[in-house]
Amino acid sequence: MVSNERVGRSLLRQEVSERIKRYILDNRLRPGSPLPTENELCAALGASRSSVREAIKTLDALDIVEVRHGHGTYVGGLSLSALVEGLTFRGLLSPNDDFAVLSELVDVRELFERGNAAAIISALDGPHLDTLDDLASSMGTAVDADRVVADRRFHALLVNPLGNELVSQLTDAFWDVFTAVAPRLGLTPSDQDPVRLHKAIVHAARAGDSLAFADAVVAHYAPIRTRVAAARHAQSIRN
Amino acid sequence: MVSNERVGRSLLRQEVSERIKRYILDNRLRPGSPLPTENELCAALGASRSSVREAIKTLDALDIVEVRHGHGTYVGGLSLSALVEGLTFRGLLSPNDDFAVLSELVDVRELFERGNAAAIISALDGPHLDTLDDLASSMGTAVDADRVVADRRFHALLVNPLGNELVSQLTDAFWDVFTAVAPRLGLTPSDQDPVRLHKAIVHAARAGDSLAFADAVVAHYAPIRTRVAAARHAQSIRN
DNA sequence: GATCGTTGGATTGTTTGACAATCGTTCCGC
DNA sequence: GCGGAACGATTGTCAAACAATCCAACGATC
Repeated sequence: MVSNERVGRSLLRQEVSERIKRYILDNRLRPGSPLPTENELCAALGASRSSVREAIKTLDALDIVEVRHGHGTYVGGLSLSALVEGLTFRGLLSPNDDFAVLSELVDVRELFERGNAAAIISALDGPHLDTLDDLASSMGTAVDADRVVADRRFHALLVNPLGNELVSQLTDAFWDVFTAVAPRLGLTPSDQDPVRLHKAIVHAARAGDSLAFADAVVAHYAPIRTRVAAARHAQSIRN
Repeated sequence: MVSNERVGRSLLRQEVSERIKRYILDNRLRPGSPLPTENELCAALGASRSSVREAIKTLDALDIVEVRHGHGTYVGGLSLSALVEGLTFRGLLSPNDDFAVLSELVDVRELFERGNAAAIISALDGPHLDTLDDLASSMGTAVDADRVVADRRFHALLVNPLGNELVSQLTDAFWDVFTAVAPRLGLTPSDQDPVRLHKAIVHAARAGDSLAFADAVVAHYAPIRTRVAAARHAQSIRN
């Protein structure tokens, strides 16, 4: 017990967590860079291994730190995995209305594509459009899991040319949350023709028509909206 | 050591974490509901207190669980605090480009308001508009912290009438991240006239002109964009 | 009777020490 | 040269004890 001035409102493991974060920042470490071992951190920060470990677990949950059993602790990928896990759980719990989160998710996902229509169109080039077309086509031929993968890639590639990594990661995250929550709430995938709905988006982009692009995006999410609303309504009657 | 069939890739504390989440879901607990004590969880899940505590710390970081010292453990608020902390840290670390995250944040914040222009306008009523006007005015008279508070409330109230809690919380979260990161990167607040820029948004909303609304939103973020770009450029020259 | 301080129990926070599980590497036998 | 075995380092788990905190019940005082 060296510096015992930790009075009042401060929990030790939170102090440790802050100091580990500061260590990463001060040393300009990068994702993947190794961190001191637990014992070294204990000695450096003057805390027991339990406290250090609990602090590390907190940072691990935020993907600020990544722990490999038997190997060491490293700077994490700084992904949005915490958002995905948190939102997924909220979607499964959902006070009052089980489908509110799903409905709101669709709104945001649509907004990301519709609201960036002009920028997306001007950033998409020929090869990119061809890839999108291929993905749309594959949603007709592929089966089950592959179809889902194609859908995910399609929407990821749609916003990627924006060059905004945050938008790209949020798009992925919201897609992950939706596909994780929907089936566990008994929501079956839309039976509308996915090929046509996705190709319409590509077609509008190729034509450089941002209004048509926005309309196509809205049309793409319309059947999903309908399905969520139907399940929502069925639930409200059931109760 | 009772059920020792935890072979292979599964870590005990992760199993514990999953079972706590399932416990909350199965019992349909709500934010604020009490959870079993640590010792009860140890007995119920057949794990030591260390493992249970580390699992709880993981859930605590995601705001799935909330721990009160000396009192107990409860279901958390399911907020986006993990997103805020994670993005803030990423913004402070920022491999390669310190201002990339900041720049992307502005894009997303603008998108939330610009892309929902029509829906926001049709959802805003008279009293709501008056409140927004008052907030805009107070940015001229208020000082320091109060001015910042008014700005936050303004943008929160702007998207609130959408009725989409996810959008509202993301707006708050991104605002929090920006204001946490910007000063620590040496970015001083814009010296443009905030009253005029915010009032223009309200004025367009009152007129029911969604195009003017979108333009006003863009104009509002323009000086911030400029400032971020300038800092970004200054950094690229420095290196 | 009301109010305030005290006491006690319950619960989480922290420490310490030990051993298990995992991962790389190094070394050895072949 | 190559494959397996042993080893060291590191994280994972367990156990027991004590500290810090919160709350409520109790009691003293006014």
